[in-house]
Amino acid sequence: MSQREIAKQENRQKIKDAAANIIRREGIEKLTMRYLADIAGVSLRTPYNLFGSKTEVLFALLEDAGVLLTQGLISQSEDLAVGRLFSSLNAMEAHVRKDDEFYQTVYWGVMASDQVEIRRTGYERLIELSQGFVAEAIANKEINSDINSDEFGKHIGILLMSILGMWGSGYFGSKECAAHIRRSWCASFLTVATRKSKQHLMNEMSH
Amino acid sequence: MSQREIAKQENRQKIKDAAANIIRREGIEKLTMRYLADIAGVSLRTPYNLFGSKTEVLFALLEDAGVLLTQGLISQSEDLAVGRLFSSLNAMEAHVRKDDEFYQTVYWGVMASDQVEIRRTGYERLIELSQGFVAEAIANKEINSDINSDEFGKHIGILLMSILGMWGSGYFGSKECAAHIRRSWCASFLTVATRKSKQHLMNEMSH
DNA sequence: TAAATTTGTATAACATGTTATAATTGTCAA
DNA sequence: TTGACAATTATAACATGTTATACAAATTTA
Repeated sequence: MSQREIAKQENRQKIKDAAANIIRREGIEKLTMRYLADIAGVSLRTPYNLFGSKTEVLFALLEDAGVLLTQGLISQSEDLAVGRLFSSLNAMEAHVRKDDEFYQTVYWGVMASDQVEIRRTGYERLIELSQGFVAEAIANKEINSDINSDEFGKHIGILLMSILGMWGSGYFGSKECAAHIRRSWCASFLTVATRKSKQHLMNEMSH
Repeated sequence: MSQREIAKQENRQKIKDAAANIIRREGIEKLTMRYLADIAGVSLRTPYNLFGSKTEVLFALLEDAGVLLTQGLISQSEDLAVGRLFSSLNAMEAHVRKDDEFYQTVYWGVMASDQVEIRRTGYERLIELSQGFVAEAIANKEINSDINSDEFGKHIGILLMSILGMWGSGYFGSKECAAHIRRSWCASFLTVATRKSKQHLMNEMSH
């Protein structure tokens, strides 16, 4: 990595740190580009050079937090694919809950922006992840083999994204959010579950 | 109604008409307050006097369209409460589908705003509506009497609002939106359905 | 080392939502 | 009819996201 690239990364980091600090300490209303540049010790132009827009600064915070990169959180210790899906939901919840208001604020900042592309990126990632789980569950004979894997996976992913969206809007906290996701996932899976996974789902349902 | 009040209502209508026309003909990006005032033939101040903010102008469009006042759409011809719930979803879909892009745009304009109160108003209304249906379904013995009516009703309402939110974000159209709502509702109701409603729900599920 | 290139800075500017202010107009009540 | 009041207008202003421009500094490359 060249000197230039190093300096860039440092500036990126300074800006992200400043943004996070402002949001935490003074609230997102105070996060203006001028103030951000000021606190980060760079010029107003620099965040635009390095991120593109205010929304993309916020998106970078989310990415760093790994909220969108849930792969890393997935538990390996479950034998059922369905079980792993729920574990990853639990891990996500536990992770976000430590700093609920912050994540919620940042998530909303990204999702409520008019930059459609960024939103769509988030959607696609999580839906592909869901579809992967469903495909695995079918291969595993945890759910009926006659259902359309991609379609059902998409539905599961959309439930996740939808309810996350409502969490972002501040209507409820991460605990209640996870409960609604869990409940709707259980219900959906139960409509296609085989004997192998039914018991697990019933347990999961009773939370 | 006094002259003054009449003039006010006329101005409100002129502004709403102008807003709808701009959105339809030129897209919501062109809907600036200055241009809106211009097209409506009023001063820049007037929309603020009569509505309060840009978001509230959009909200008024939604209200006029009855998207939030779904009560009027509810079919009376079903004997099951659960059946009526799904009918009202169908009616809503049919209504919105006639002008999908327009409603979607306006809905998003309202929901993505930072005016939390307005969002919450929309949420509360639909959730109360859902809770009413669920209470009725319990009274009707269509679903198990040992479940918590308010809690389950809220869950149903949240599924609706969440998925509507994703529709608003432009991820899918009203047809797919309704399909996801229907599917998730069926799955949820099936977990608590009695013999009386199970068959209906299975039919509904197969779309 | 010196020119070329990239990156950041300073400053101004623009569009837009929103608010302030003062003047004007229309309505209503006496 | 006329004075009081309310609503509307015209105009300017402010904050904020974003872009433009000209210049300076750092870094790479020849």
